Amino acid sequence: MVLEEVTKALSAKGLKITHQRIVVFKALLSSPLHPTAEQIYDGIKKDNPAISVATVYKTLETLVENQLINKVPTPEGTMRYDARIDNHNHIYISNTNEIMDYEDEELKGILAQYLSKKKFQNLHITDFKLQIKGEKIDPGKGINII
Amino acid sequence: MVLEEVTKALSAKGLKITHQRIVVFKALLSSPLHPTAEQIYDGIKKDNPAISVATVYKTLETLVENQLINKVPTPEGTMRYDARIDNHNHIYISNTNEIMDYEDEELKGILAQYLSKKKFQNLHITDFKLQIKGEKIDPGKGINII
DNA sequence: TTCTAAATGATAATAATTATTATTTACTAA
DNA sequence: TTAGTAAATAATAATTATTATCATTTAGAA
Repeated sequence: MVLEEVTKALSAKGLKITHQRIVVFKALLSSPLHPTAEQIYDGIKKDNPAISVATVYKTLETLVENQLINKVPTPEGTMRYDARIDNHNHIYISNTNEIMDYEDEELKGILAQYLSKKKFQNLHITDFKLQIKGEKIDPGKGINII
Repeated sequence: MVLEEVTKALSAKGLKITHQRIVVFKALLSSPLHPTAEQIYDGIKKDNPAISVATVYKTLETLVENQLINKVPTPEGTMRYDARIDNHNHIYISNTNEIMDYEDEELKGILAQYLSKKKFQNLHITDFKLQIKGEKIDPGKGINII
């Protein structure tokens, strides 16, 4: 997703096209690492020293509310962000704090079928995800997963 | 789990049997609501005004480290605790902030079978849970789920 | 170009949690 | 049973992540 698509996505939601929103959104789009708000702030401030950390938080919240990005709670208690909004699962790697995307059509099918059979009285299911937790066996060897 | 079992569980882990640990552990065991540390503190302070909030946090952390309880991150970003340590899933109810246990043998079987087939290179899977998110359709009507 | 609601920057405030440290206590071993 | 000692606790300060406040700026409509 590049500039044109970002501006299109923002205006489709009735959001004003601001430099800050473009920069924050693009920074998240370019990172597969599920960064924190702080990490995004650190990443953009060299080229955009005037953007304040509060704006980064606020912008991310706005994008989440408009379903342009996702917010991911982690076992450490901090929030991280994900530019992907399609249905996918995460693997949280406890010895490196990485969050990896994990996508598998078979898994999606299995879960969807399972839940469609179940009856939940008085409850409307809005989302379901398999949260996988693991440890890298050899963190020194770099990312090499699945 | 009553007093005798609590003390047994603590000493089996080599932990000193203190009044504070017994009180905190029993408070969590008696709550199915996945309370926060603060809520546990509030619950015990009437009968135990001398126990400090820092001790509640520390005790819970100690119990988590010794795998006597579980720590559950929530979409609000706060941590909650769960006395159940057997494998089970959670339903997070976004309009009431409740966390419900959800247990289903069929689901366990499906997930275990799915994951046993998958190959994860360089990664050791330690845990997996289905995180279900939903909304109560009529929160006024009380808890009536599944 | 002007106008106005919305967005931003700077910073204060809050909430949740962790660290510090002096004091107390559970367990060990004599 | 009673010291002795490492571990645990209470009180509180500090930290971290996040949100609120509010004066100023700006995007987009008229």
